[in-house]
Parts: sequence; structure tokens; C-alpha cells
Amino acid sequence: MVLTPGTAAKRTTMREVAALAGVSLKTVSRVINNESGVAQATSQRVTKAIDVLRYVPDTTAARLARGDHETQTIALLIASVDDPFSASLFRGVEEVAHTRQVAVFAASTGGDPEVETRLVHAFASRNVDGLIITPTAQDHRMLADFLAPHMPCVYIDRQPAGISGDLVTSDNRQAGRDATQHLIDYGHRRIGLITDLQSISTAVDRELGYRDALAGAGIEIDEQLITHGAETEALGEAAATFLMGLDDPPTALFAARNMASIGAIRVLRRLGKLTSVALVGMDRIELSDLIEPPLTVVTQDPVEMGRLATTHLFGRLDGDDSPPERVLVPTRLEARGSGEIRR
Amino acid sequence: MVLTPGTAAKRTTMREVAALAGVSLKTVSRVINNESGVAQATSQRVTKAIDVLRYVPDTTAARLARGDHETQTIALLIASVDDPFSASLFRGVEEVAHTRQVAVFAASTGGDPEVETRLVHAFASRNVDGLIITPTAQDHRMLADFLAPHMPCVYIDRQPAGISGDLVTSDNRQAGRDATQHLIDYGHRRIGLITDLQSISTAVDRELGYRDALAGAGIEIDEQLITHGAETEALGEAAATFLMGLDDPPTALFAARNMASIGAIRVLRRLGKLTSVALVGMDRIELSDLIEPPLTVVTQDPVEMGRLATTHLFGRLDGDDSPPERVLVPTRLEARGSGEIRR
DNA sequence: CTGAAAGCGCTAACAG
DNA sequence: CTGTTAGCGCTTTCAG
Repeated sequence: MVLTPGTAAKRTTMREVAALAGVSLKTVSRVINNESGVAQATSQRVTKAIDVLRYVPDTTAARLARGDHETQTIALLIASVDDPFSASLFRGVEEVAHTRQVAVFAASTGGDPEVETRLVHAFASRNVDGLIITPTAQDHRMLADFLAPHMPCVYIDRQPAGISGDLVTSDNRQAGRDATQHLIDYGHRRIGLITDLQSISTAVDRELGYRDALAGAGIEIDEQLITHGAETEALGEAAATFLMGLDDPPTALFAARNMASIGAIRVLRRLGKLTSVALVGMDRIELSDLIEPPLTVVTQDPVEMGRLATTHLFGRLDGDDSPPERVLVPTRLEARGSGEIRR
Repeated sequence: MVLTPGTAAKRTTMREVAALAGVSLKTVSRVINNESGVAQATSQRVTKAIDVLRYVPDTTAARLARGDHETQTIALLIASVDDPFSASLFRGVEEVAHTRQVAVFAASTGGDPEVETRLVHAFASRNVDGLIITPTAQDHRMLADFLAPHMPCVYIDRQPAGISGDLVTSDNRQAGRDATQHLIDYGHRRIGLITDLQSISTAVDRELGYRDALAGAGIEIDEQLITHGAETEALGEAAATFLMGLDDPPTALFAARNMASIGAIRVLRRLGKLTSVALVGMDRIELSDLIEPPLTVVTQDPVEMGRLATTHLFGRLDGDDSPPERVLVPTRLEARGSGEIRR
């Protein structure tokens, strides 16, 4: 069967269905919406006409007519739809959204505040019921102010700058503490930290956890061992290279971001130090259990984060007007080898 | 700054803006749409009112009024938003969609025909301008028939069963040929094939390529060496275990799917045969260059596939009504170690 | 330069 | 059980 591809066609309207079925508009409306009180025969004539004309109701017009302000649509703004962590957030969001028949627009901000703003406006004018956003480094006061009266927004993964809205995030400080403590437990005192931009709340929190653990163990902090800005694999490599090139290099590394972890592995492998320098990475990374030694990581649960954020958003849509809430999702250290190398 | 979360609120309407600015509806409409012929002063009063009321135009109503049938929205149905290959398709789609200010709904079918059908209907009634679908194994005649008059659809990755619509796919047969020929070149004659369900066109094509190469080399095909259904990592493992357990086991494996590749690696590693049995995998897999030996793969270019499909879809939306087209995207064999183990 | 009237595709409220 | 009227938020005529 070969179909003509069919360009943007004019849609069949309810009026045409009514005409073909020989009934009024309202009757068609009734059968579409399963309203009671339509005779079997009439209903069947209408259904037939719908089939013949391949009629698809215009929910958009229905919503308008109903004076209903819900579009059953939400938008998700993430770093990139292509990034495994973000994609898992999406998965969780989708799971919960589907239970409500809510469709989700997803888009990548690429961490660019301008893109983020443009996307928020684009989705707002499309009447999404709410938003879930991984905020960029920008000050979010303007954006939140813009959204506040119109539509609920739940932030996910990162704390937005300058405001306090609903937030679902990992317990990043604890993650940093756990990773660092684990390395301390294996005898390390010079632990290099490879983390993201300081404008990103997760990076800040993980660093705080790192500092907590060192302070708790009475280890003086060497600021030289703390690097920032490992946004990409390449920058992670650069940071690891820098650290390992120090006069008194660290005996262990905590790579506090998935990309940074991969960069660190590459550098250690290149230097032949994969089995002598301890490494704790972050996030689940495909195949990281098959390298030698398998990578010890602190994992987050992005799917659950997505679920929680969406549930929260729906709560707001259902009228929950309690103060903004902060949901902390626990992380887990998974010891698999690379983090258990003694000094 | 603490904001009241703000539940689903009633939006400001154009009428209210007009009232506040002391002008008519139409004047507000004019400034919103940048129509010429509005006095500076008037325009400014309106802009002010818009700001004060935080008015966001309802594009949905605008479209309805305009009799415009484009919503600047498309839908993407993929296996899972969480799967790396699918996510990259999405990335490509997004890239092109954004150049047109088109928003994209994305959703996972999970390979379930019922879910797929439900999603198609859900998006159709939301008036998406078009669809991009990775078809499930189902017969697509019904679905295509349903869509044909209303909205263009481009299939991506897999050939839909029973119909011939626009399709963007990798040259899977060539991929299968390349992988197999590569192993033959390294002296192998017993090559195990781990591939997906036979209802999936990509799996069938890769198998055809496998058969082509063997036939071309005059090697008789041992049907025992051909396994199907490796949809998941676990099933990939099962297949590899089965193959390696044969009386006369293969000396090389072609794992024709990303998940299958990972499963095969695990099995070979477990058997201590990672360096003695040659392995060619499929698709880019994070860290697969860091295992020992690094994984040789045939890679696809999903981002480019996403771009092409979207460009194609927009072509249809712009009135291109030429016959359905099949776009083949080349694949590339990347030799990195595991595939260059001689018999 | 600005406004009033009509109507997009649909549903609500009320009739019959 | 079914139809009529009005109107959602906006844009298009077409007049001022």
C-alpha cells in the first residue's frame, strides 16, 4: 500500500460530521464526549460518519470552548535531551505524566540562559499547564516572576539562583561527603576534586560535602586540589591532567560529575595509573563496571527525580498552595573497585 | 524572594489588556503581532499594560481564529526517551525543529503497538502538524490510513510494516555486510550473529548483510549461529551464552544492536574470552573504547537521522507531495581492537 | 491610525 | 433524546 504522503491537510470539522450523519453539532459533540442520552441508532450513524471522514476532534478548540484552562500538556526543560542523566529525568516525568494523559514537550537549554528564557516563553504561549526545569546558571528571578501568576513550575536537579521555588534534587552535599569519606577510609589524605562550574548548585553542594568530610577527618584542605568547570569530558580530562601533574599529586580523585568521571578515567588510563590512583565517579555510566578496575560511583536516581517532580507539579495544578518545598533524593555509593584502592 | 507556587491560574486575556490600555481589542492584537500602523503612544500604552498584567497571548486561540492549521508543533515517537540511540534521534529532530520555532512532543512507545496507537491519537487530537515515528513491530496500515488525510508522518530508523511511507534509516544491510566482512577478513569462518526480533526491519536488514558477506566469501551458513530476539542486555547475554556454549562455538561474534553488544561483552569477559573471540558491536557506546580490548563497532549517525527526518517532514508540510522517499544514512565501521582478533 | 462585527471549532446552558 | 443559542480568546474583514 502506497500512500500519498499528504501535506498539511485541512482537517475534517465537526460540522461536516454532523452534516453527513444528519444530526446537529451538539449531538456529534455528545457522542465524541461519551455523554449519555444519545440513541443507539443516532450514535452509530455519527460514529460511522466519524470513521468515514476520519474525523479527529480538535481538543484545542474544545478546551477553548469549555473555558478550561488545562491543556493536559507540560514542558520539560533539561540540559540536553541527549544527555543520559537528563534523558532519565525525562523518563521519570513521562511515566507520571502518562498516568494523567498529559503530553510533554521536552527541549534542551544547553545551559544557555537565553535559550532557556526563549523556551519558557514559547511554551507559556502554547498554554502548557506547568513546567519542569533544570535551571541554567542565570538569575531566575525574572523568569519566576514571569511564571508565577500563570503557571506552576518545579525545578529539578539544580537550585535556581535568586529564588526559592519547588525543587527536586539529589542530596548532593551528602553525595560529596560519602564519596570523599570513602576515599579517606581507604587511607587517602590528598584527594583531588573535579567538579562543575561554581554557578551550578549541585557542584557547590558536592564541594561542600567534600569539604565536610575532609574537615571531619581533620585533614587540611589544599585549595590546589579543587578544580572547577568540568562541564564536558574534555574539560574533565584537562582538570585530571592538571591535578596529576602537580608536584605533590593527589592519591585519589573524586570526579563529581558524569562527564568529569569519564575524562578522569581517560587520563588515569593514559598515565597508567588506573590501578594505583583511587577514583570515585558520579552517576551511572554505561560499561563503567567493565573497565579495570570497575568504577566506583555515587549514583543518583534521575528517573525517581523526574517522577517526584511531576507528582509535585500535578499537586500544584490540583490546588496545593503550600509553601515551596525542597525534596531531597538520596544518592548511593556503589563500591566496585576503583574507589577501594588504598593509598 | 519566595514566590507563592501559584496553582493553575486564570490567564490574563487580551480584553483585559485592551481595557487597561484604553484601546480596542484589535489594537492590542496589532501590537502583539507587530502590525504596522499603530501610533507610538498607543503602542506604548499597550505594551505597558501587557507588562503590568503579565499578559501572555494564547497562540492556540490565535491559530483557531486565523483558520491556520499549523500549530508549530510536531510529535516524536521513539522506543524510549531514555535510550541513547533514541535520545540522539531526538537531539537531531530538536535541532531542526528549533530553526522553525516548532516545539516537539516526545514520547516512548516502549515498542508496544497499543501504546503507539494511543500516542498517535493523543497527538493527532492535539493538532500536531506532523509526526516522526520509530514504528513498532505492528502492522502500520491502520495507523498510516488514519494519518494519511490529516498529517504527514516520517518514519525513522525502522521500516513500518505493510506500508511505504517516508523513511529515514541507516543502511543496515551494508552495516551487516561491513561487520561480517571485517571478521571474515580476519580469518573467521564461524561467526555468531546476535540480532533483534525478526519483526524489526533493522534486524532483518543486518542479518541480510551478514548473509551477503558470508555468501560472498563462499562460507556456508550455519543457521545455528544466527540468534534472534536480543532486545535487551539480558537477552543479548543469553544469546551470547548460547552461542559460546555450542559444541563448535563461533570464533567471532557480530552483536547487531547496542544492547546486544553490551550483553556479549559481559559474557565474553565472564568466560575470559574477551581477547580470544573477535567481537564487532553496533552503535556508539559510552566507554566502549576503554575496555580491553576496545570495542570495534559499526556506528550509525542518529543525530543526522533525526535532522534528515525533520527536514523531510517540513518539506511535506511545505507542500512537497512527491512519492514517499527512502533516505539511507551510511554507517561506519570503527576498528578499535575487539574486531581485529585473528582466528 | 483605530474600532466593530463576524467567526475559527467546539461546548455550555437551556430549550424543545 | 435532540437542537439552538451564545461565546471561549483571538484574528480577520471592513468601516470609520
